Amino acid sequence: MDAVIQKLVLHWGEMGARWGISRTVAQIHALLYFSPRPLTADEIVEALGVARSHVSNSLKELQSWGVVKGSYLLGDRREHFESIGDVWQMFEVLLDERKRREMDPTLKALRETSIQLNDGGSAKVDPHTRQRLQEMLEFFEVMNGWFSDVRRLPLASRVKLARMGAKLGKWLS
Amino acid sequence: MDAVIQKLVLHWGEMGARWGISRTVAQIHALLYFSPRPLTADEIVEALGVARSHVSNSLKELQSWGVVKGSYLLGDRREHFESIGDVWQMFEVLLDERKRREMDPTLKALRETSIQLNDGGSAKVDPHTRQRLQEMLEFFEVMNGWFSDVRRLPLASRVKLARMGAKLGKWLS
DNA sequence: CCTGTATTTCACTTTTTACAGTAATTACTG
DNA sequence: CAGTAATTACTGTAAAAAGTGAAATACAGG
Repeated sequence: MDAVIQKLVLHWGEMGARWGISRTVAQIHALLYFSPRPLTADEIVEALGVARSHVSNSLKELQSWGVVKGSYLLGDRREHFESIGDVWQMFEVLLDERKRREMDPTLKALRETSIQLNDGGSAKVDPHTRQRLQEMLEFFEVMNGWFSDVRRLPLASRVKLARMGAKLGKWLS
Repeated sequence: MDAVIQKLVLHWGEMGARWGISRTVAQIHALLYFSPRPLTADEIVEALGVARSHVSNSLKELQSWGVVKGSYLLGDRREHFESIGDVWQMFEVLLDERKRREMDPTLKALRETSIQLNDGGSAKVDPHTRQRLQEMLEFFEVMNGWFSDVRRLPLASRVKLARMGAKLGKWLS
């Protein structure tokens, strides 16, 4: 592997950690993404210098997200792995995962709290507190709705939307 | 503090961890956000049961992000702290921070790699690899541009944009 | 059915990170 | 300048995550 690409793979690993993905999982993904051909698990072991078992588990995780596919070549018992090529699709997988982990639980908690506060007891809770809870809940509902709406569009539309960027703002006013 | 709100504050702390914010920092913020009046550091200590110094450091961090403000009351030497009330504004602070940490470094790395690959040596790098690098870079550039564009709009426009959600998709087609 | 290779599972170790608490320092008031 | 509040810096500890290697499993070819 070229030194320049290797550095990028390493960087990807570090960033992965910030995206809530384990370092090696991210490295493996980067390696496969930049690789000109599918790799076997052992080639990954050699390239990254991590334990065989870890590669196995990481590949399984990547496959479960749908960003890595395995395939078999005729006359070779070993499985070969490759990353999907569409960055937009990859991005969506990541985003879905993050929404599920970082937003959905809070939305659920806010909804429940709001219900408990409104019908159940807790009559002594300050109106100001109630108000803020309501605002927070509404914010999460709007965000959640936006997510669902945009997510339901075909991928190509989302790409178009992203590419518009600046124009969108002007059109708005 | 009401038990229902307390539970929410605790939840906020757990979620904060997933948002890249330390648990107690997030808890303190939630506490201040839901509190009907500004609190002193000691009141926070009592409410959350953490060390005085920890509260002090956490408050400083929240203030540096601009989501918590301190104020003095006449005849009281102690500082009182309160959260800003606008959830949208809070959200933007969080988003800016995350972009800075999770996106900017990678964009930088991709740009540098691309330059190194194009003019410098590394002539032996596979065309397929070059192609994928280019696609990845372009993706990040588009995203970055979108961010800057939307970020430059007045806050109210962004709120409007978010509330549109579904309509946006229809208008697009 | 046996054998060698590929793969996964699982228990354990290492590393990292977050956090609370103490003590020393600074700031400020009367 | 005495006394209180607040911050900073440092230390030990606990929890979580990442990673490893041995054992178990699967499986094709003879």
